Amino acid sequence: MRHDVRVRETTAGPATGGYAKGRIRREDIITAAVAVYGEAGYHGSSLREIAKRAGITHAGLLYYFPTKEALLAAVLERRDAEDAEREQLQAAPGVDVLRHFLALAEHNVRHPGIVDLYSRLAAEAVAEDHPAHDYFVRHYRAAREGVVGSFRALADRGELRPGVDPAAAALTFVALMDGLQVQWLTTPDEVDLVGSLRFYLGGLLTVPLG
Amino acid sequence: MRHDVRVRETTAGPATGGYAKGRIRREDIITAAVAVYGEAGYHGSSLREIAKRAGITHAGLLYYFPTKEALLAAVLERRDAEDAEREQLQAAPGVDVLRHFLALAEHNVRHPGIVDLYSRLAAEAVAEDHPAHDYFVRHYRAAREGVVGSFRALADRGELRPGVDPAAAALTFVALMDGLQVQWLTTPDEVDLVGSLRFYLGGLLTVPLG
DNA sequence: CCTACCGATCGGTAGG
DNA sequence: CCTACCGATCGGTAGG
Repeated sequence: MRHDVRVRETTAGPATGGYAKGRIRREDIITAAVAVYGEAGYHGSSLREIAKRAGITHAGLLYYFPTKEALLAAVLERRDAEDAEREQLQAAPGVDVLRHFLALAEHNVRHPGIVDLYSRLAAEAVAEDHPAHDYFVRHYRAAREGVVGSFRALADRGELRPGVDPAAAALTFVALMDGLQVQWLTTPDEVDLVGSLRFYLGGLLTVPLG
Repeated sequence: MRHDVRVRETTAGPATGGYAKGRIRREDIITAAVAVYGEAGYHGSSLREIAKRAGITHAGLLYYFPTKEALLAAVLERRDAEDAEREQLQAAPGVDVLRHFLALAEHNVRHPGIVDLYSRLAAEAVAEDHPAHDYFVRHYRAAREGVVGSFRALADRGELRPGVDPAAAALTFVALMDGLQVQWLTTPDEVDLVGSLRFYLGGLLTVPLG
């Protein structure tokens, strides 16, 4: 993997370590980048457009993030931080984790920009030399592992329909979330994102989702 | 929709109407475009790279396809023609149609370039002003309608598990195919594309898939 | 953080 | 189909 994103280096930089103005500026730039990546993809985005939305020049942006890739790393880093924060409140493996994913889907429906960013980046990052490729490899693994634990716990309690393989159910669930997002973004009025996830899970469980 | 792809105009052009050399050249260019779109996406592709793979200059390419969008239209046009050809042999609505989709998935696993192209384009074309947006709107509608008919036929024959909504099952099936493709391209060794589709369908049907 | 610049690359055109 | 070119835009750097 040639272009690994070194998330750690991103936190270093001229404006870290206590200067509030610089920290705010960095956050503004990341917010602008999320929006532009969602609209144009990573490769289709220009530092000039992102900088303009953050109210600086593209050379000014490069003062905070030395390369285009460093900015992408910071965007993914913040996303992980936000996800981790949300999962602080997470329940033990089981039906509560699945409810948590439904809540995440409800959150996403209200924030199409995030869904846009994620879907576009995931499709781009399929290429092995994409700077976010390793991020998505890890992301998918973590997502599957997080869900499979819950399906196993459900199976142990007899809350999973007999014969259902937890690993297959988990992989399929993660794929379904991704596929629904693209289809929903393309034809929002014709796709019930949360309802479809409920439909899928309802067919696997012997207990109600609530 | 501003940038509608006018597929019809693409068939017009200097090399249509009987000149075998020109027709072959056009096909070569489309083949090269499919490969490059799959690797770099539509926006990330350059006419120069596509032309180089077809053995001509980018100005030469523009002799056959007057704009970048006209080439995209031709690529989608050929894909539809190939799909239509395959569906000539199609069975009546029911379990055979689902088997047909499993066969398509098996075909896709052996042709990752096609999957790459489709996944990247679908994610890009989420944007309303993308030249392939309308294509994917129609594509998703057609896919759902094709599948829902089969689930309804299965339900009529009691081959669908009781309480399963055919429309939800169809939407979910199409989304699952898409989501699996991206996850499979990202981590091929960790995703069983065809097996996951079988898992999903097996949970819905009361008859074996074979 | 900015102005000013660099080399590279883009889609498209002129003119054969 | 090619050579030669156009204006626009890209990421990144120099120098302050």
